[in-house]
Amino acid sequence: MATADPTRPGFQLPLLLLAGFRTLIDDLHTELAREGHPELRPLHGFVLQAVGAGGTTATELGQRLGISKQAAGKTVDRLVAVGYLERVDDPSDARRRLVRVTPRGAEGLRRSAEIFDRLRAQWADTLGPERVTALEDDLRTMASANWFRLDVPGWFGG
Amino acid sequence: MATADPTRPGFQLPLLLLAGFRTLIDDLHTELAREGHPELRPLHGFVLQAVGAGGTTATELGQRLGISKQAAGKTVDRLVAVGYLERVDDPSDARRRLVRVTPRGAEGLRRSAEIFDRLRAQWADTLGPERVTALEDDLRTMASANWFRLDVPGWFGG
DNA sequence: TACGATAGTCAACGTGGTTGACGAAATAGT
DNA sequence: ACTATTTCGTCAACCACGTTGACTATCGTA
Repeated sequence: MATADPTRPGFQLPLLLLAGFRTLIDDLHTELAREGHPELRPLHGFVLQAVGAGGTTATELGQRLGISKQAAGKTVDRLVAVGYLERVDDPSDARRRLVRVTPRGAEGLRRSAEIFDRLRAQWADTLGPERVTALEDDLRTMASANWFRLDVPGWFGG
Repeated sequence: MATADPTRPGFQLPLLLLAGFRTLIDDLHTELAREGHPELRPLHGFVLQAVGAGGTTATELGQRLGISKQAAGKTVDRLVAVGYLERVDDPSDARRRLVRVTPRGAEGLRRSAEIFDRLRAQWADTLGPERVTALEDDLRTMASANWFRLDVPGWFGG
């Protein structure tokens, strides 16, 4: 009895959560690549989302994503390199470099949102809409989602 | 309207799944560190589990985890360095190096399983046992969990 | 004006992954 | 028995994503 039974309940839950997430993300990027955005990587959609329509700075982005400003800066570098973000100087503060979503970035984000909606609809077709809603409600209850601010001002369009 | 509304349903689902997973894993490692296993990192439990009681090789481990044999080998290196795995020569095949869980590894695995069980019990307390079961059933249905073989022979205790 | 807080960047490092190449050992085929 | 192929492990180079610490430039304020 050197190892624990992997079918025991406790082990399944995290695995299933991860598998669900991965399935969604894999499907998203398969579809995104087909629709002309092959360079968008798993986390990029969330980063683009976190930058928002109004733009941000690397430091603020790091706070929103719960990572260091240096890590946020490097991620911005990569997104700039593939044309989804751009950096502009802030005329009112020479220390700051505003990060903004480019038109191509906005296009990719729009497609991501559409694909996610379609994937959620597939879940609703298979499980029934009320089970998907229940699943989301339960996860919202358990996942003290503080590590990723879904309600950050600036995430909304316009 | 440069960005999509982050509160739209499709965007919530992957975020919530990830948040649920992260919450579980973070709680696990907080507790594991408290119980004498601070060097166990997020994926190590799954790797230990995948090695199983009978031992494996790096190549086989890579197949079980869905990663390259080289990546599996590096992960084994790290686990060996912290004393959770060991490598022994295979007397029947000089090419192979058997990877085995050490007593300390088995101990960490046992504690992980116990903690996961406790965490799942907390979920059941908050949501009700039937909702946790439903959540697992639904995820099993949607997450075509092929990327991670939960039913690999050898995962069960000796 | 001098000082403390803030923004961004650089460097070094850790972890988890990839591919390609390669030697050594096992195995299959003639 | 010998050659040809497959398999196992490893090395090297590289990438994505994260960390800390240190440092400069700039801003805001006492």
